[in-house]
Amino acid sequence: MDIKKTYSISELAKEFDVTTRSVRFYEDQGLLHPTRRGQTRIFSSKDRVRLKLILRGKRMGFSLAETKELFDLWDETLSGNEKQLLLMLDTLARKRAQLEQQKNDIAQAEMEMDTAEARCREALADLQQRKRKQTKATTKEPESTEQK
Amino acid sequence: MDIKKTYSISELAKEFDVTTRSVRFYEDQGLLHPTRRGQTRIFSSKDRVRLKLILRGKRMGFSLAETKELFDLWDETLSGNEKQLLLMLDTLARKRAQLEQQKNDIAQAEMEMDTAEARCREALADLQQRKRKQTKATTKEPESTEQK
DNA sequence: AAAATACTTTACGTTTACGTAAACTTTATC
DNA sequence: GATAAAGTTTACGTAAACGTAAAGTATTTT
Repeated sequence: MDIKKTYSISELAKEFDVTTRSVRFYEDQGLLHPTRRGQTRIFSSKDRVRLKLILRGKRMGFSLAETKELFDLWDETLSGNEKQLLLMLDTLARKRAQLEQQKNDIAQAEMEMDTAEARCREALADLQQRKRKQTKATTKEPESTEQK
Repeated sequence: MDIKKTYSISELAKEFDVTTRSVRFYEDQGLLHPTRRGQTRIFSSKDRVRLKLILRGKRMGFSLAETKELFDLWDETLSGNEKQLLLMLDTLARKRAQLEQQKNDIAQAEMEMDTAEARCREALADLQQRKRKQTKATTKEPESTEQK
């Protein structure tokens, strides 16, 4: 009940702007589990969600293997015996730590980009200041001193 | 005046927990520029800073090529003609957008981890509830029903 | 029914970011 | 002065994540 029931490979590929090759590769690696009609793949909305997660994972620097681990863990967790549940909680905690690190990294990067940008704008202002002075100085001589 | 003036390859490797192979590779790719004493590499504190940036970039999912681009751009920017400066500002803006995306991704991921964790804890509580009931029910029969 | 369209498998190729080993030189230590 | 420790170059190997044909099947459109 998620907009639609099933998707073809090219529908998914188009929606998420990836190649069909990639989608097949993700299946090959055990991250997606389409059913088949004949030999044609049919993707469920669960697959669609997972594809979205895969891609987000990639943007966050996760490898396919890491993402697969999480998927598998989560699947096992649902039919959860206690050990699995505790393992899941532990994994979640570690992922959280990772995200914290990333947030710090991003914050740092943003700060440095702030100062970098400031310096840029300063340098730019300087250049334009000099340009204006030059224009003023050469205003009496038509066509200016600047020639080829 | 940054703690120290120069560093050996193994000093840097140890400090940032990478192999010397990686450090040499980064030089090879043009991301670090150690001088030489004989054939031995001598790294400056600028190199040290860049190594730190390289590694942070990696944690944020940047490729070495991307990081190198930024380094090169920044170096050119310092001796800045106007075009370079504008290009730098543009690049910074694009990187900022990228970081925004990442922050969104992280926020999403955190929310989903919250609900995942909640479900886990719920399931865990259920299990332990059942366990307690079972214990109570089997309390009259020593050694319980649970055998090998 | 011919042609275009969408899908499939198989399989070799490519880029990135190093690992690993071999063979050698220079510097520090005993 | 032997030997260990740290450095070097050269070069082949590898895992990840696809790209890129090639060759075939199935379905739809004209």
